[in-house]
Amino acid sequence: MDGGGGAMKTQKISEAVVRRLPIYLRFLNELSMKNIMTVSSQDLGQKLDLNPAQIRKDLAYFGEFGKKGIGYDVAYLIEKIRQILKLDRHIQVALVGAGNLGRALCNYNTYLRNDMKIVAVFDALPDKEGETINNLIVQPMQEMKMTLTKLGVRIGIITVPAVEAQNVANQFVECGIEAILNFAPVIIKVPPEIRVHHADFTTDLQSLAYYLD
Amino acid sequence: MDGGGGAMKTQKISEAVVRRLPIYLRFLNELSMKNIMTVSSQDLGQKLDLNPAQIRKDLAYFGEFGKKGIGYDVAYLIEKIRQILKLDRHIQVALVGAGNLGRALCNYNTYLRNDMKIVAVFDALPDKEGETINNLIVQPMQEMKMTLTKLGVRIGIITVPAVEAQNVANQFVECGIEAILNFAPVIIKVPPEIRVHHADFTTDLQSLAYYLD
DNA sequence: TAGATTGTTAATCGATTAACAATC
DNA sequence: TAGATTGTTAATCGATTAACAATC
Repeated sequence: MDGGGGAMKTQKISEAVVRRLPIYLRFLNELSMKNIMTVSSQDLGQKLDLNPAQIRKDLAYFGEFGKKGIGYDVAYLIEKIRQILKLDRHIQVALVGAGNLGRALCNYNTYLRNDMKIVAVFDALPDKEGETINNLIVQPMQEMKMTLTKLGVRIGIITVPAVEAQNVANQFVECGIEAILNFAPVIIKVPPEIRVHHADFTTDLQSLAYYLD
Repeated sequence: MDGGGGAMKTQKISEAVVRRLPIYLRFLNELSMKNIMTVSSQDLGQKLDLNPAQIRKDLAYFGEFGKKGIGYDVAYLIEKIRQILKLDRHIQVALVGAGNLGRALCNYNTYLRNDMKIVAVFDALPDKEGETINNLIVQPMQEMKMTLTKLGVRIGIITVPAVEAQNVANQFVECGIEAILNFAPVIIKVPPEIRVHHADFTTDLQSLAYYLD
């Protein structure tokens, strides 16, 4: 045990671990809504198709959240994972590309309620300008820098066509964005301190085809 | 060298490898459009942020596609990867959930042109029935089995709310679908012979938050 | 030929799983 | 107490990377 209050063990956490945390969180929220108070790594593993030892190890990177012989307190674990993922703060998100996909993602705002919120939408096409998506007014690209600064946006989502994606990424970087979720089917390049996740459904679908008989 | 004509080495290929193949393919298509004839693993690695040795190894699982001292012939490698991923045939895809996201995905049909195609769309809500999405008419769930059989659909996409996802998955399984791409934020359970990929942007986004300072 | 680049083996690195003492 | 379940160490497994002979 270290002396610090909320101090966290210093250690590089692998991306695989970080990607599982939101999955744990989501299921814990389900349990919470069903008024289930406690859960074991066994239970979690069964429901999430994961090895219980892996779940215990993942959580143990961040602290001792469970009770031996009992399991994990659902509410407490939710609180802790939200802290770890920094979802205990409001994180502002901006989206560029007010097409079908962009529109669809904006509608998840309801689902993400507590934590992250898309607070600004941009599009390069003049005829999109002024359109309303889920209470947000589509803004032209020139307003991006000012709006992002004003709203304190830290994460950017790219839902433009592939040829435009790198260009949008560059503009995000210039605006001081810290992380990017790219839906365009192309690998974008950014400085190393900026985190990029690729969420490209076409590669998902194509890799599925491999497993057909 | 084995004696067979198009025979492929028998070996379990890891999922990581299979997931990279579509990324190679996509970039090779870009090169092809630029009339670039040849590419080295070095070049590929640079553009795709991957280790060249890894790329060579990935490809070598399936055959000897390159020429020492030269690199890979772009057109030939495209052909080979398409064969490996089974994208040299037409693969029919169905989608359930004609909301914003479902609508967005249907519009990728143009992009996927050659290989995979969404050929049927379903929704449980009666007022969606008969709507047109990108030349496809939204059908009620009761027609699913008949339509999927008639069209020879092998892959299903789920874009319904989380609470409905498992139910839709069950129906897909009953219809004899072989693989599922699930966009709903929930883990779905299917028999082991059916492949499921989860494409959930909320977990992508939440894991990004971890990397903010 | 000299230079470049593959395919492949060996070395490294990292992630998953098993096992078990500690303890609720 | 007996049973259950954690946190953690050790063992295993698998994936990535380095290195290099073969060869275009």
